[in-house]
Amino acid sequence: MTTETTAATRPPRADRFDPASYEAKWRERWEADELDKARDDDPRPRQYVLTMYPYPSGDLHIGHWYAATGPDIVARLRRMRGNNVMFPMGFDSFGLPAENAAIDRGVDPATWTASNIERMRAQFRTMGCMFDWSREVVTSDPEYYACTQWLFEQFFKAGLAYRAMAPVDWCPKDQVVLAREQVEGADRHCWRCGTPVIKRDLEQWFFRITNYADELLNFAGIDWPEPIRLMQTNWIGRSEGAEIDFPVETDGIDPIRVFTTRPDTIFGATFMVLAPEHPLVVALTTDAQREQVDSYVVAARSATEIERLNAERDKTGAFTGSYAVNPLNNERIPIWIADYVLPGYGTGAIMAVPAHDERDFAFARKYDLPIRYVVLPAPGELPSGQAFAAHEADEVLADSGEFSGMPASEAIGAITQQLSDIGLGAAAVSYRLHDWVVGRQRYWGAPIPIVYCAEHGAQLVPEAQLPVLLPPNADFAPTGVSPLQSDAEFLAAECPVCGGPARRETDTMDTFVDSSWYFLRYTSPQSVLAWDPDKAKLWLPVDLYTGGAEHAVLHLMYARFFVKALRDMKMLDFDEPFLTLRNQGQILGADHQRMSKSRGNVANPDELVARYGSDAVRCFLMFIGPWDQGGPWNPSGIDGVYRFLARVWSVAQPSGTDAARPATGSEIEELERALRRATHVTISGVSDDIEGFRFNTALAKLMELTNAIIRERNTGLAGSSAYAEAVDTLLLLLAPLAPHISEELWARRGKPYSIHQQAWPAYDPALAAADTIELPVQVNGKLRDRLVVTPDTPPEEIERMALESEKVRAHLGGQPPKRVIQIPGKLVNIVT
RNA sequence: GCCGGAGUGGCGGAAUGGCAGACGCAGCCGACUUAAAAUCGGUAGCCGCAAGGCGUGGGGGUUCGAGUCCCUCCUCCGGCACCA
Repeated sequence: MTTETTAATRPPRADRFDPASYEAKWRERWEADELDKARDDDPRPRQYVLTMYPYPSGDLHIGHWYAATGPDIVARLRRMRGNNVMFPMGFDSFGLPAENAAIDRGVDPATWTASNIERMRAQFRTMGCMFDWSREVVTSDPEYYACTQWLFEQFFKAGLAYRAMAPVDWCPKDQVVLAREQVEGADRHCWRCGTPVIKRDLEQWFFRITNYADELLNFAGIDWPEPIRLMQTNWIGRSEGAEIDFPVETDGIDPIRVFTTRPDTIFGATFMVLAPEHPLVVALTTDAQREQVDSYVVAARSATEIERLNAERDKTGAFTGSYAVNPLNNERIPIWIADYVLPGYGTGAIMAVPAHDERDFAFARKYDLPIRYVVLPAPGELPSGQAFAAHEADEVLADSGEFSGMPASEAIGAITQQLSDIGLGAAAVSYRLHDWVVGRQRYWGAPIPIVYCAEHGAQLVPEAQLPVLLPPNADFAPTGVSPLQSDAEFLAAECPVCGGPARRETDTMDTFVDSSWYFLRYTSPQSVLAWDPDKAKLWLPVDLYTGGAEHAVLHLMYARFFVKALRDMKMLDFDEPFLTLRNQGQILGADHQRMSKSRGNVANPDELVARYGSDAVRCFLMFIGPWDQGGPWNPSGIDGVYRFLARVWSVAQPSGTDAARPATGSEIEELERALRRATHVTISGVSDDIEGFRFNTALAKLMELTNAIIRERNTGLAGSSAYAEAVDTLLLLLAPLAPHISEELWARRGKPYSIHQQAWPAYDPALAAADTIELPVQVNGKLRDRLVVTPDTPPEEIERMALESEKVRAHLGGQPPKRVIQIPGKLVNIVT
């Protein structure tokens, strides 16, 4: 407590509150002092706090501030609590917008990206976040994408990267393949031109994420929001059931294998349906049916996604002319094709049980196929006229041979066993998750490091030749193919096996590959390796990760897959990349729409910062509501936060600026105790609120403390040690939220630089304890009076006081109470 | 259709089953000012002069007591969507 003496040695200053006069000054000082640099050799416990890096679109908007400020506050708190905190930032700089700028405006993607990054870096610095820029990662730098390519090669060697024919989203107008996330809206249209997309079969590179489907369902040991876990779980879509073989009558054809979750309904299978793309369709089609089947297959292929996937649409199909045999009752059932059966799920073929599946029911109705109920809600109770989906355990089988009368839940196992015994079935699991298509027919991405030799096929580019560099001066004229395809110099390569001529792969990698490992790179951004294993051991996994929930099934799942795959390659020794995940809400435009340049509703933080200062913008964003909620942007309330900071400014000026009213000893003592109590209550509340991401209530508590300090100052307490302690504590508690003003005032109070390196205030429960409490007294649950008592007042005494209360007696009407309920320290309720 | 999340003053929001509306914004009254701005003090859910009554999307329930728990319905936001 050196405040008084320090204040005495300096002339009192009552400067006007003017954030512009000190904010930039402190940021420059922190940067010069490398205050925010996370050192590998720092002996304190390490904390890796990370927020998702942005795409360098050109300008930071208010949403970036919102997203970054939350984790910055937590990172700063954890640093003050004695941790060696790393909070890095970088840029996810590959991707389509750079290429579009090249097509639309003739700017080189590298140049466009570099200038955007430069501008955004400068904007980022005005936030006053404790980013360690010495660790910055830019994914389009050759040093970075060399590592991305090297990782691709490791995945290839481990059998996790492969090439196969696959249906992809194709825009028929732009003549280009689209990434899944570039197909927008319920009507499945191209994000650039709005044309409905179609599916096309193309050779594609895949990552075998499905190998990890089961492990990705396990969230044990990580603290992630429930909605994200659910979304990933649903996306992976694990279904248990059975695969069953249905022999066909046609000679020389293998049985048709189907997947079903309801093997217990097999006696109700009255037909089979194959996807139009199913490989057996041609062989099963009889001459009589060929014309009809062929034209249906053609129609299904050319149908747009929207037509094909619209579940509301009438079911359509065609009869192949062939029959299969139900393996349990030897019944002859017709084989149809229909596009409601998807080639990419299960086996691409189903046994149709119209009585117990809505889609099969609709199809059977349309083509007049038999419907047989084999599961009944109760014995003898026959539903009709609709599909009846049985799930309840007490539902029983009917019309199912030896299984009739068996509960459905039991029949699933029994029938699967029977099929297994005759060699025509087995329990099976199916997933909705597909392998990850990583190839993009685009220029601005990491080239896939593969060459094709006529003799030796697809070969990895030797590691010594990495990176495969993007050629400069590419021709971006919109020809409909990647600029790399028309670059003869880029295409020409040498087969690493025979040295003969080879053609280079022109697909580049999905940018989600870049972001699946960037958090590893931050640990050793200058390493010649993708990451330095020793540094990775120091920092990983990430302790706290924050970002938008829109990445739930993309980046957040891919990153988990990468870590698990790299672990199995012995390159990492942990199972999950991000131990704790928190999602911020989205800041919408004032019109409640997503902010976008085309809507013209983008809020520009730069103007607000110029007017109110960075601290006010940070605090206002954190004050508007729960951080995970977001909401429409409305800057009108920023004045209140600005006024709060101005009040902090005024109370924290060196003492002597207020005309202190002389107070008597006992009066002073009472006031000091009250101020100390308020201070310690605030320490506890703010600490918990920040760790819980409740920045809005943390600020409310700091406002309350500030208001209490002002009241005490007005009663003449300024200059007391309790007052100084309250102000110093206020500044320390405010430091994570408003780093500039707290540093400035800390310095003005003669405290040692930097406030951000001070210890977080210690909470003393004894000082926070109240002398007296106010107990509400209710009669029949309605508030009638209040009692002021000491916390140790015995219950009998409280009851006596409550019953004596005038206001209470007025509501009792002379009747004795039936019951008196006391919740110690909370309330008294008198029941009549 | 399925899976999540959310409905509280004029507005943003607060509230381990225990005083609904903390903390702010906007408003109103007052002080300072020639005046305004800024600042400071006060006021403030709705109805009512008051006593009092009514109030957390609608309806029902559990409880001494419900914004909070249960059932049901409505609205909005997000995700998935013919996944057998």
